[in-house]
Amino acid sequence: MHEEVVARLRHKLVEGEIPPGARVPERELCEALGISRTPLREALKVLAAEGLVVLLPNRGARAARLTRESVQDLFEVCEGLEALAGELACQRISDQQVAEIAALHAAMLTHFRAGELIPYYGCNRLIHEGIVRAADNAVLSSLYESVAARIRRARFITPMTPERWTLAVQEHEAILNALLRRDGGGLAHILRTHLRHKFAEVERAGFAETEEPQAVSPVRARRLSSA
Amino acid sequence: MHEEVVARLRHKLVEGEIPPGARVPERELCEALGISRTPLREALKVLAAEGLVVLLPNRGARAARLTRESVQDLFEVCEGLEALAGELACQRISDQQVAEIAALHAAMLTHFRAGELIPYYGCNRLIHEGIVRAADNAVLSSLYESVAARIRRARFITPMTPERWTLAVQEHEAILNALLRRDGGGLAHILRTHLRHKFAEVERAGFAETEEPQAVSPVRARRLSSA
DNA sequence: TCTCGTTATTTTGAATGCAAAAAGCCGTTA
DNA sequence: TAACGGCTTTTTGCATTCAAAATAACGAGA
Repeated sequence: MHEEVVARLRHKLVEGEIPPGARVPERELCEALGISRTPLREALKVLAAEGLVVLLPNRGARAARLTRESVQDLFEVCEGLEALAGELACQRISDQQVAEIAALHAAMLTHFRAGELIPYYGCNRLIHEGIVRAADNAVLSSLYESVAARIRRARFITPMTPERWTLAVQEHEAILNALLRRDGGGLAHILRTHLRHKFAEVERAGFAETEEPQAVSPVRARRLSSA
Repeated sequence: MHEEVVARLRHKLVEGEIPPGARVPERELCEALGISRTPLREALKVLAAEGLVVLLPNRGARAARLTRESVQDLFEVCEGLEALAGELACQRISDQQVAEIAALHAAMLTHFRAGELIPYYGCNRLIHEGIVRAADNAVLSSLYESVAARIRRARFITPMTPERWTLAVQEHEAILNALLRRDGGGLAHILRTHLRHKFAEVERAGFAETEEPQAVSPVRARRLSSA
């Protein structure tokens, strides 16, 4: 049952049902999920370890905030993980797996031409997940899942400009080509570029972060931009 | 108190006090730590999320095994994380941080010349951690810490051959040089090579994994070697 | 003697209970 | 009027309890 609770809570957090920065009321959730506090608290501890919630001693849990820095951190790590996945995938992917990704790519193109953003994103995500799966590395899969979920919270399904969308599709063409050629280095490179553009887009959109004034969180000096 | 319990259990697992594959007896640990089962079970859930223990439904917890595959997975991901850290560090590291790493490097050389393996490893670890810290990315630091801890469980502090040790030191010279030149790409590359050699060494040593016969764990076909 | 079925014991998973800390409330006072 | 202090209520953290599952123990029959 514990896994079930973690999954449902994670869903609530990733899908924004519990928005970043919001308090996570034990009481309500227990009633909502029909469980007692023990398994809920266990789940909160796990989600805290995953970085989705923060636990304040004697003051309960809050959904982790999405600051500009934390989103940048997530994108940087995601870049590293996807690049690694690309390299490993090119060494290990089967012809059938390549064919599956090629099919997803074709479906994605259809949605692109039809201007269907949500299904486009669905295929997009499946392609990236397919590459990670093809890397055949359980640790990598696990970390990628965690980081990708946290990024998804920023829900930057903002209206993409036609130019940006076209560029993204071109990048995906390059991704598929690199995969077909089993060009690990090339795939890693294009995946990084792809993610960097995505982050730039998110930055432009301002990535949500529009909840109650945070009151706490002291301002800490840090890098302003990556290179 | 919860963090405390997680930390102490993690220590027991990483340091081999609870060897890979061993059952984790709730009862005993509660008495040993002087706590009740609730916080212990919360800690176990967190450690399971970290990949240090595995939870079998209705059958308790076991320290995660270290199979050849899981260790390879960990090294591969560690490579990706350190490479990323190297690139970011070269963009962000301060002169003072470089100086600190240079000092650690010098100290490490002293231990190398004196043939002191344990202090050598101490400096070694601090250097790698210093590079990750210099990358100034909280997500990366967290993931690296987790992966590095899991790798450390293999405790391959086996007697290194003089040739291997010399090579490792040479690689560290290259690491420091790349850092001094702020050569991100070069640093990433040498860090990956360094880790690859380390994994080869671990493989040769056979990395412990000599606990009670595992009984379970069905044989699953998988890659035999990387590349 | 070995195997299978039955029962007792232990262990696990979750709910409840209880003490301490935090947050809210309200009256007093400067 | 605004701020402080004490009280109540709520929330949190952990211990304890209880039911269900798994394991061990035992005995009967082949």
